[in-house]
Amino acid sequence: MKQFWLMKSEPEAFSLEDLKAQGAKGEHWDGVRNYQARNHMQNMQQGDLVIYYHSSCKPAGAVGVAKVIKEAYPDFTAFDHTERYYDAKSDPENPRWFMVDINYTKTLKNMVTLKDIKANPLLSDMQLVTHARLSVSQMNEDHFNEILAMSTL
DNA sequence: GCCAACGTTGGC
DNA sequence: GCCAACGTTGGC
Repeated sequence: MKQFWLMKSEPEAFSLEDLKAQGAKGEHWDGVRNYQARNHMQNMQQGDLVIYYHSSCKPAGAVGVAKVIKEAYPDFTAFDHTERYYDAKSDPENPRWFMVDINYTKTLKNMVTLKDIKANPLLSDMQLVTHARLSVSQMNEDHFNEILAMSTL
């Protein structure tokens, strides 16, 4: 069964345009160091759709759609002490952190801001709203379709 | 840049 | 296993 997700990125670090520039090969989503977010990535399946969300910018909001093209595998940046997200507790024999690959699918016609999302009662139970700090969150198909509908208003 | 929310760590 | 201290996220 297809699942739907929302992934946050700071556009100054890696924007939807940056993902688009990667083309079909997409990008690996390294650096997630939160267990709940990791668990979501481990539950992702190839072909799942992702709302791409720009955070820590004005305004923050959903800007596009991406697709899961490779299921969870160890986040090798955790093993490299020169990396920002190095974690001495993640052992290559028993990795603690995982990542998936996603690629660009589309840009929303209009950004759907966090304000818009919070103002829509149909989206009030989205994990983005109930669990604001989580960088990888779940949503259902109705949430996904509602955001796409809002983006063309 | 501030600060509220909240996840993680470590001492006990 | 509790909880205080600390660090991080992310909206504004």
